[in-house]
Order: sequence, then structure tokens, then C-alpha cells
Amino acid sequence: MISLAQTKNPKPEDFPSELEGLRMTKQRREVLATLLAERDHPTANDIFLRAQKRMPTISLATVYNCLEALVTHNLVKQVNIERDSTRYCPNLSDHCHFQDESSGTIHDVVFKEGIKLEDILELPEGTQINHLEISLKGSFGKS
Amino acid sequence: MISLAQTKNPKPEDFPSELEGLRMTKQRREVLATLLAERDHPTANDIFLRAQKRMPTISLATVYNCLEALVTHNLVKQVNIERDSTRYCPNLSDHCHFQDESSGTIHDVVFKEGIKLEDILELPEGTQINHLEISLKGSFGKS
DNA sequence: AATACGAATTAGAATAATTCCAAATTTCCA
DNA sequence: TGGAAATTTGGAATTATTCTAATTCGTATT
Repeated sequence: MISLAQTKNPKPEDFPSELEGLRMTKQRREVLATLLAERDHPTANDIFLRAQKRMPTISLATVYNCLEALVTHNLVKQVNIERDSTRYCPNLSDHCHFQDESSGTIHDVVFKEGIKLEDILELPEGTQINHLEISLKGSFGKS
Repeated sequence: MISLAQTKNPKPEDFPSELEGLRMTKQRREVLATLLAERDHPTANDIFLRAQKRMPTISLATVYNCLEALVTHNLVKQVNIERDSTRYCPNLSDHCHFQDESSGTIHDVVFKEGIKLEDILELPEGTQINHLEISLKGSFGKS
């Protein structure tokens, strides 16, 4: 796992010229820094609007391109909750997502110590999992 | 849980006039029967094409309407795997979905005996889960 | 410093799933 | 039977995302 990509508020220029085999262009740095600055699971369009403030020439298509590259190189995760537009998350540790229905806010949720998915699912011997996504929706108790 | 909706191959006319508080119109019967006939997690469009064979006047909009009604009344579940178009599943028991990447086929996967989600996730006390979806992608071992 | 080449960016068009809309039809029930 | 409410229908509208083709950038090489 890339540790710089996990530090609190790196500026775009803090990133090395290459991360996980991916050339860090100006735009990719900007997109990644945007994602790390505010960890609220923004959509591609949210990221576009935020990145535009510091880099007015960036295009939405580029934001999509950058996100795709970052996801492919495991620097960012996609978050899909039902049919909502895809959101992006720079938390690379194993976790899943809970959306509070009253606010729309998405929270990262971790597994309890020592739990592995293979332990809980009835999967045929030798099944290889390449992608896993758990998403929840609900509310926090009012008490 | 509705048992008739789970029988192997009910014909549209086998359904009572109301299920789970939902009026069973001709079209809703047709959509539900289509779903129960071939349990391969079809998309709305797949269902539309199949239903059209027996009911040539049905429209795609109606298929979407019917599916929405059936989902709302817990007669059918939606299946979302990443950004693919939504698929539909008449299996109402607790389960999740595994997509075999080589064929695209989606399989139902059940939890091991006695596992509850609250047991494995680190959620704040009193969190209420209204919707949960687990989706996996991968392949079956070649051995 | 000029050149060349591949990669990345850009703006806008295209696509595809889904939803919306307004009119027509059906169903329910008084 | 008649009228209100619900449902269906076809087509238009919407929206997220991808595609395309042209331009620009970055780096390596002379």
C-alpha cells in the first residue's frame, strides 16, 4: 500500500512522479489530492468541480480518465451504492460502505478483527475473488 | 415470505389477484412469471424481450414499472454489480451474488449457517440496516 | 535548443440505462 | 353504470459515463 497517498493533506506537488507504476501527471496529482483533502466519497462531478478551483482548465473527461487510471493502479477505490453515480474513496484498507439515509453521508465500515469473507460465505472450493463490494444503507439509532 | 412466488414455474394466471398488498395486474404477473421461469438474473431489457413473446403489447416502460412495484413489495430483489445494468432476482432468501468473470453468469451465494452481518461488521451500536448488498466478481478455480 | 514520438488532455458528440410525461386504457367500487 | 384512481403505453427527456478526434505535453534524442 502507498503511504503517501494516505497522508492527511498532501499537496499535489508532494506526490512522486510515479505511484504504483502510474505516471503522476499534473491532473492525476490534482485529482488524487482532491480526493485526499476531503474524504467524503465524492462523485466524479464533485471532484471535477473541486479540482477546477485550483486548475481551471481541467475537463470532466480528464477527471474520469484520471479516476480510471487511479482505480486501475489501486490508488483509489470505487464505491457503488445501488444505482447512484459512482463515488470514489482513497481509503485503501479493507472496508465497506454505509450510507446514512437521512443525510446521504457515506461512512467507511471495517470488519471486526480477524474476519475473512471466505469464512462467512458458502463458496465452492477454489473460488477466486477478484472484486468484492459490500454496501449498506440505513440509519443510526435515534436513542 | 411469499411461497407461490417461489414455486418452480408458475404460470402468470397462478398468482392470486394480490400479493404482499400489490395488485397483480396482467403485466405484473407476466413479469414475475418471466423472472421465475428462468432464474438467470436478467436485466429489465431481457425481461422485456422474454415477456414480449407471450404478451406482445407490453412496453419496456411497463416492465420497469412492474419491476419497481415488485421490488417495493419485496417480491423481487435488485442485483447491482458495479456499474452493470440492474438485474433482477426472485430469490427472496438472504443471499448475495457472485459473477463469474469468464462467462458473466451470476450465481446466488448463501451465508454459512448462523452468520449474521452485525457479527462481522464494526457498526455503531443501534445502527439500523435497511438495505444490504454484497457482490463478488471472480472465477472458479481451474483445478 | 530543435525534433519527434507516445501518452495524456480536452471539448464535445455519442451512448445506454432509466425515468418522466401525458394520453389512453383498465379496474375498482359506489 | 359511471366516475375516480391506478396502470399501461410510446416516446421524449435525463443523466452518468464513454468515445472520438484533435491538440498539447513530456520526455528522450539528436
